[in-house]
Amino acid sequence: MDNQKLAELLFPNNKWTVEEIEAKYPKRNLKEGAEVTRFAPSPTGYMHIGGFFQAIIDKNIAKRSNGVFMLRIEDTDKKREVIGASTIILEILKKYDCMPDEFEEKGVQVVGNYGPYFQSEREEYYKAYAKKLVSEGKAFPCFCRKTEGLNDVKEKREKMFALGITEDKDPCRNLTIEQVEEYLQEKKPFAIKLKAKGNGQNKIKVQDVLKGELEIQENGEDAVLLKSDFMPTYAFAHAVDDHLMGTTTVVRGEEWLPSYPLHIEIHKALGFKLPKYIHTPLIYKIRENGGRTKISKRIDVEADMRYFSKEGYEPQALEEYLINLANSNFEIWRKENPSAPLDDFPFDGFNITANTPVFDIVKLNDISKEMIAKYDAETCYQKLLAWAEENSSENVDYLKKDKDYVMKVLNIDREKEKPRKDIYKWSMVFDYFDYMFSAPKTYEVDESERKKFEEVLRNYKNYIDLSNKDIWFGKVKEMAEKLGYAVDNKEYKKYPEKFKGNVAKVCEFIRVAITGEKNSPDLYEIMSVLGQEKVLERISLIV
RNA sequence: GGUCCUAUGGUCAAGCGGUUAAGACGCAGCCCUCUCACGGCUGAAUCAGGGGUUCGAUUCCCCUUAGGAUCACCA
Repeated sequence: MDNQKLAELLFPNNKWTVEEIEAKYPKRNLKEGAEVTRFAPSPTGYMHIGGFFQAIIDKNIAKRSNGVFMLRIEDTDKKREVIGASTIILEILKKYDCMPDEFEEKGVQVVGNYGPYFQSEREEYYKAYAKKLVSEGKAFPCFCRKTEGLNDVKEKREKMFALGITEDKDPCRNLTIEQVEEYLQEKKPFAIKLKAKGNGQNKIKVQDVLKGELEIQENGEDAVLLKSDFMPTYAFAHAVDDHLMGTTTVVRGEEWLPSYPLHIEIHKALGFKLPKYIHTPLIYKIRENGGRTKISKRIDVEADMRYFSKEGYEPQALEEYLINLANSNFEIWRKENPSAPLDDFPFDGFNITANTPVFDIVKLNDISKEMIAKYDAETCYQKLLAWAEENSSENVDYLKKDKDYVMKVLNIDREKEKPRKDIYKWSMVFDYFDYMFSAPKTYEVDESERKKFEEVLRNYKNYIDLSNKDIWFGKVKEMAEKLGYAVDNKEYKKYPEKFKGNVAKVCEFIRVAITGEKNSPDLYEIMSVLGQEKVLERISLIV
């Protein structure tokens, strides 16, 4: 077989040769030790939290080594592509302080000299390298019916399971040049496949930064390189792009580990230097049956990054949570450096826990609470407003109109040495403080205490004094004593039968009248923000 | 089914041959206190099982078990 002739037959109109392309992408001129990383999502309409996890790692490895972090959009599957998806990805990266150094915004700008950063625009490159492989006898055309979609795949898989086959050598690798010419005449579609060298049995040693040396079976499959639409498969595009773009470290999910030997073989066939690989653990969720599977868009709202924006989580809280998952010494650092910028943390992308973590929203909430508790009222207001503008437009007018009042509400138990830590996302603010915006609809009061409740409130109308906290509480105590409630708690504990209750009980009644609930932030603060008039109004609703 | 990965409390995890086996979240109790929260203190809770190697294994090796990933002209 004349491979050179075959290559010409298959690719008569290639725009460039491999040599010409290589000349367009000179080696990057970077300092010793600088890492080039890339985040390479496919544009399927949303950003997966697992993908973002990788992006954080990419960014940090590049930044800490004075390297380059690229965004490459893997849009080679036209059927799955969602229009506008790459914009969403870019927006989220921006919002989460994870902007790449090199990227492309369709129709707006290209930043970086190693583009195009959309794979669909690199078609000529893949064709050139495919042609080269064919001309060297390392790849061949396949005219078989394509296996497409999961049903096709499952059928093929079943066969291979049953027979215990580990290699998959395609019959088309033995086609004569005459047959190829004939098929081409008939305009039969064809794919380009790798002529696999191994049988899928022999073990090879491979390196992974996190897992160390791995022994895996070599590739034994004549894998597709170029699909019949001449778009590359993931494996081929990965090799060509990362070679041309100068990627030094590939960060990807560990679901890629099984196909790693194929990627190695492709790199070898092409004569490319293998980059370093970091196969990151996937993020899991515990299922009802106690098992765990990777977090998925279909069943887990948290899989889609937009969930966190909608709920009003602080972007940095999520980022810190994820960083802690990768480098668990983060929270120790954070404790020692409570207000240091996140970028100061010496994140180590090469030393990530190899375990598979379970996503824990409770922990995220805690990080978020801690963060929000540090904000002053003005910051809270601005962030709440920004959240509302995007996700809760019905509240925007009110927030703008009554800024002073909202600020006061937000400042309850805030801006003090030990602020409350209850709010962890902006969407919960209106619910949390509902009693600050309207009178309670129900009252958390035991029926057996109804009479006492009403007695206290009737009397309290004459004792309200909000001039300051001490006076306020003094008046409450004064009334409590008069009504037969204990003011001295020790005394009350000693002789409970002598009293109707203690001051705490009296406060509880007042609290329920004002907020509807037995628990709330500081009662005096709430009352003074509400103002005497409204307080009286609320009590009057009951007695 | 083949191949591979992983295995420390409920969750995230430190540990890398000798430790009273860190820490965080969560949980329980106590203190503070007008409630809750905050804060402080205390507590319960972990090395999957079995073989080796070794004077000594949570740590190294093997097996078992469990969980997970993957096996497309999808990435």
